[in-house]
Amino acid sequence: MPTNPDHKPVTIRDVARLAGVSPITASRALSKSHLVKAATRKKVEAAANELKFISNSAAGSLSNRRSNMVGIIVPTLSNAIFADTIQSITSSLMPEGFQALVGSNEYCPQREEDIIRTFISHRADALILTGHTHTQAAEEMIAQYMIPTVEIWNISDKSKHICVGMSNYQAAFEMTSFLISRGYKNIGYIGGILENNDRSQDRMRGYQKAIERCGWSVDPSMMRESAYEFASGAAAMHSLLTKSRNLDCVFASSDILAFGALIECQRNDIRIPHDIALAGFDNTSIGAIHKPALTTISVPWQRIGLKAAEIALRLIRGEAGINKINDLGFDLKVRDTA
Amino acid sequence: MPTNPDHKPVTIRDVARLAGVSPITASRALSKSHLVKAATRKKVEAAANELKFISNSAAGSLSNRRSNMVGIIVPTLSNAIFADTIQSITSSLMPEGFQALVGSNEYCPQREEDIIRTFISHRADALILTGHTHTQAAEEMIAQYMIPTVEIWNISDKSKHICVGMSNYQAAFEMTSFLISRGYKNIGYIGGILENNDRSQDRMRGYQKAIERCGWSVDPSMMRESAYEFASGAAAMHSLLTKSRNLDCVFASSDILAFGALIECQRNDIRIPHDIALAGFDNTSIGAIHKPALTTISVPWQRIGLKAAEIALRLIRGEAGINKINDLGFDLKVRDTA
DNA sequence: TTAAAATATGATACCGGTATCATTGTGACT
DNA sequence: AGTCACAATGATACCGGTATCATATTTTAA
Repeated sequence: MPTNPDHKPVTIRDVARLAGVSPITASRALSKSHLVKAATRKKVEAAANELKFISNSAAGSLSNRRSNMVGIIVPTLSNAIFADTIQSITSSLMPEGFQALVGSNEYCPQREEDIIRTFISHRADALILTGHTHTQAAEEMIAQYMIPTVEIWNISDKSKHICVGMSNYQAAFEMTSFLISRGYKNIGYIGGILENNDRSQDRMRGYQKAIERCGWSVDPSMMRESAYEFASGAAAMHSLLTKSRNLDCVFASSDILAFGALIECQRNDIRIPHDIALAGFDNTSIGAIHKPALTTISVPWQRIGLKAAEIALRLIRGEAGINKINDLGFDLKVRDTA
Repeated sequence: MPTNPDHKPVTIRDVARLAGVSPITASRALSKSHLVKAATRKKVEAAANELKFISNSAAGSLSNRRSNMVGIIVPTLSNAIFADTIQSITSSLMPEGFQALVGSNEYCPQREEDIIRTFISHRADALILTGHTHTQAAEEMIAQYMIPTVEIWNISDKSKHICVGMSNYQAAFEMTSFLISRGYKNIGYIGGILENNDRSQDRMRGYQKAIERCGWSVDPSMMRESAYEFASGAAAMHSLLTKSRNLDCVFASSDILAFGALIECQRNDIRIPHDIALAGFDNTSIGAIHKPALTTISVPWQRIGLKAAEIALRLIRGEAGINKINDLGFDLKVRDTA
């Protein structure tokens, strides 16, 4: 129960009474309807202001079946790339009068399903999900309740939903090809956890494809799967260094992992890029400023957020002609480490 | 308008009809009330399951005046420390059936006020705000609508609300005192933007107090105010290095700034801690693993999130006897850089 | 001047849950 | 058997907005 159980908030009827109009007119005045005279609107606004009226959006959404909320699910917030995406989405949503519901599923589709259920329960007008790994039940709920849905961070024609992002496969392929073109022969790979993560999977596939395209064969002993933390990246690097003596380059599928690897190299007095070259993925700010600066893939996370928000709003408004696949591309940032 | 305007979601009346009970009984069965027979509950649950019923929480909160949502405002999500706090809060809230509303105000109290208004509009059951710098209007809204409110990240007896955090003043004071005790005589300071940021202000005050306690006088030319980015930290360090030749130590009020400073030193072949010592604040993961490892203040952000969520829930439930000030302390992590 | 059209306002009902109070059923104990 | 207490269920109304349709008012057209 609330702190004070008999507290009565101001309702639109109070506002209407003070303004001397009917509740519905007050409602229209405050929702900027063109149906009310300017003078009436002014009266109502003055009354609302005086009473410090704050509309109850639960009542509103019950009535007009629009919650003005958009649900966003990312794997985790403890990853700058996702936190920034949410930041970018919410900043786009807020001026349009939409509130973000935020959830993180910790890379677990089952938890995603639970979060989606909550979002639907709150009657989110749209969903923005990360990647295209969802449970069957989640897809069914989305279909049954017909929630407009956008997927971010990866693109694929396999998905049922509209996607906004870039090809993680292509980016990893190009980075690996670039490293090969620089003459590196034994390119290790430190990737993220593959389970339930289509981005990680695609990045790895891109790496493998580039290796194979040269007629080389993919050597599993040159590959590591690592949690998304500096320490894990360092551990993976340590493992690579001890197991493969002829390693001349490492491609880490995220800057965080690359940094962990870099720190591990510093610890062992391995010079980068002189002894071993290094490339990352994500283009985090520290990678750009660090010395040596990290060669990496720049990902348009800000534009992904903006575009996802924009598309979500257009879907909510029932607009047609929205591209199913929105490829925002990526940039190969060649810097010092490779 | 929604994608399909004539779509009718499943209501509790549909569930009740299928189960052969009245709507109110179905409602009670699904809300785990002890008033329904086990057999009835089973029938209702089966019906709900069959129809894939998802309760409309807008209707629920309109009726029982509880939204099961908690509004959280942080300055920005583009800062791991706040993103992690939100992560920690949401993980505590979710199992209790609460959904987080997330907003970031970009260090602007006016935007905070707008976000609070939206949160109240959605009838958030409680608010969790960062720091105690709020507009007058925001405080009035919170009072008028009697929203239980918790402030995180700083503690002060000046605040009207319950606070959960640590003393930023005390922590900065102790770090500076520690640096002095190590024999450093010319300790520069790189702080965050002071405007509307009580944490930054308190950290700076702590630094100044420690300097003054030694009978030294605070030298403004040794202090820099910097945006919360690697590059700005580096720029501030650059400025300190050019302006004060006898600098022997720098205390940066966050690890991000410290890292920027560190990178700037590396660029200029200044060895840390040999030539200049360095200390940070926040204990980010990269600081711990980096070589040299960063001396810093460890802040219990995870416990802050947990405690804030716990207190918010207790306030919502109307529990009494909650401490107004919840000091979770901090740790001075002495590592390599100082 | 008057009908028709356009504009502004109001009355009522409804969104989909649940609080509240009434009712019925069930067993326990005189 | 009768009274009582309690458990289980139901009928109704209400939460606070707004959709919908009706009504009143003003403007335009004829």
